[in-house]
Amino acid sequence: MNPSQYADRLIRKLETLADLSDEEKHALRGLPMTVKAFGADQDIVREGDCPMECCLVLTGMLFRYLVLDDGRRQIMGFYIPGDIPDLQSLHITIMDHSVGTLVPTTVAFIPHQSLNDVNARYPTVANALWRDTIVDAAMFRLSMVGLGRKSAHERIAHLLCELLVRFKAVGLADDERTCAFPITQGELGDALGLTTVHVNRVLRDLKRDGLVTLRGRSLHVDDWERLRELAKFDPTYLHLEGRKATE
Amino acid sequence: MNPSQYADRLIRKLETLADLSDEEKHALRGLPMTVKAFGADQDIVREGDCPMECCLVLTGMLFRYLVLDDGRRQIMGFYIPGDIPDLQSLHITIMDHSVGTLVPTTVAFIPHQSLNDVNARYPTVANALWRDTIVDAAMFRLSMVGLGRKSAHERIAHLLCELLVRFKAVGLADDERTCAFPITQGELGDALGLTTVHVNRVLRDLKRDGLVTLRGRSLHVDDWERLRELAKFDPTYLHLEGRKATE
DNA sequence: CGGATACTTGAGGGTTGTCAAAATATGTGG
DNA sequence: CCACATATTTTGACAACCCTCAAGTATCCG
Repeated sequence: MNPSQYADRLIRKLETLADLSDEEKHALRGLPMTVKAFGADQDIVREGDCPMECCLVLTGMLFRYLVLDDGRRQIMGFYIPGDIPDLQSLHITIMDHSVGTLVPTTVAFIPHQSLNDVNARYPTVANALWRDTIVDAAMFRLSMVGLGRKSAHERIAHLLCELLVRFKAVGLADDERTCAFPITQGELGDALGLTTVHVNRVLRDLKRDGLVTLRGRSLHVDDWERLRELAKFDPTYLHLEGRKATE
Repeated sequence: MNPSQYADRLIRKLETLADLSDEEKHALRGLPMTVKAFGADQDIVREGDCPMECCLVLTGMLFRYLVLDDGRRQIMGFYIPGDIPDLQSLHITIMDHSVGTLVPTTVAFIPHQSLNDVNARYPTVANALWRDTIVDAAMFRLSMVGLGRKSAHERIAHLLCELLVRFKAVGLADDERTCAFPITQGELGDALGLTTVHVNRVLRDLKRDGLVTLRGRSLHVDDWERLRELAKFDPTYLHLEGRKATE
C-alpha cells in the first residue's frame, strides 16, 4: 500500500456514508496522516488516554475492548480497513475503553485539529463522520440484543454474518462467501459474553451442520441462508444504504 | 410546564455538552416544537419508521427497545427529561428499533429540517448534538460490558447507580439519594438480559443487605458506597464533565 | 370494588461456566 | 528447515447461575 492510497481508504469509507464532491475529496486527500505499523496484540489507544488524533485502519484488524478489575474482558467490536474506531475522541476527551490490534496492522493517525478544520469547512464531511459514529452506535445496540436475549448459537452465527457483510461492503472479501477471520475462540467469547470452551462447542455444531468452514485464518460460509436464518441476521442496522440527504 | 420552558429543557441538556453563546441559545429557543402528551406504554417511534422530526423528553420517561420475532425483547436504554432519544434519526433514515413510554410522558417534536438549519449555522450546536449521540454510544458500550461479563447483581446495581446519577445531573432527583423509578421488574429484566423472576430475587438481596429501598415508584439508595462498589460504577462513561473544546 | 398488572416464592431443569488435560497449530531461533 | 516453546483448539466431567413453569399475593386503577 503506497501513501497516495491511504486517503483512498478513508474516501471509500465515507462514500458509503455520503456523496462527496471533488472538492471534498481533495480536502480529504490533503489531510496529514502519520502511518504506523503495529504488531499483533498491541494497544493503539488505552483507557484513560486523551488522544489528539484519530486512527484510520489501513490494513489488518483492530478490536475495541474494556478489561474489568478482576480480568474479565468485554470486546465491543472488531474494525477492518476503512474504519475509524476512535472517531468519538473528536468529541469526548477521555477514552473509556481501549483499542488494540488483533493481527499486525497499519494505522494512519489524523490530528483532531485537521479533522475539525475540514469539518468546519465541509459540512457534508462532518455529517458523514457524524453518521459513522451513529452507525457505530447502531452496531453496539444490536450487540446488546445479542448479549441480552440471544443464545450462544445465535450470537456466534450473527457475528459471522456481520463480518462477512462488512468485508464485502469495503471490497475486501476474498469472494462472495469468504473473508479473513483472524479472531481466536477466546476473543470470540469475550466479544459475545461466552467462554472459550463454549465457543468451541458451538463452532463444532455450526461446522458439523454444514453452515461454515473455518480454515487457517479465514471464514467460509457454506450455507448462507441457514446461517442468516439461525442468526436472524438483518443488515439494516449497518445502514449500508438508504442514507439521508442533509442538505 | 409552560411553553417557554420547553426550550429550557433542551438548553439545559446541551449546556452539559458545550458552552452556548446567547445567540445560540436564542436560536434554540426559536426552534419550532410540537408538544404531545402520551399515555403509558405507547410507542413514540417504531422500528421501520422514517421519522421527519426528533423527540425531546419534557416530562416522564421513555425507553428504547427491540422485539425479536419470537417476542424476546431487549431494552437498550431509559430516557429522562432533556434526553433526545432519536437524535440519530437526523442521519439515518430508517429506525432499527422502537422508542416507547414507560409512564405518561410529554414530548416535544422538533422537525429535522429546523435542527439541520440550526446545525448549519451554529457549529457549536451541531457539535453538542454530535457529542450527545457519542455519549449515547458510550452508554451502549458499557451496557455491553454488563450484559456480556457481569453477574445479575452487578448489572442491577449498576443500572440503579446510573439512573440516580443521571437524574441528579439534570436536577430532577428528589434528593441526593432518591429519584423516580417507574420501571417494572419485567422491564428491568428486558434491559439487563434477565427474567422477571431473577430480577425479583436479586432486588430482594439488595434490599435485605440494606443497599437500596424501592417504595412506590421511587428509588432510594441507602448505602451508596457499597452499591457503587458492587456495581463497580464509574461515571466516566457518562461524560458529564471534561468536555472538549472544538473551536 | 373488581379486574388487571405487578410482585413474590418454590421446585426443578438447562444452557453455560469452571476446572483440567490432551491434541493441534503457530511462531521463533538456531 | 527443524526443534522447541507458546498459544490455541478440543474434549470430558461436573457445577452454578439463571431460566421455566406454576401458583399465590399484593398493588394499581377505573
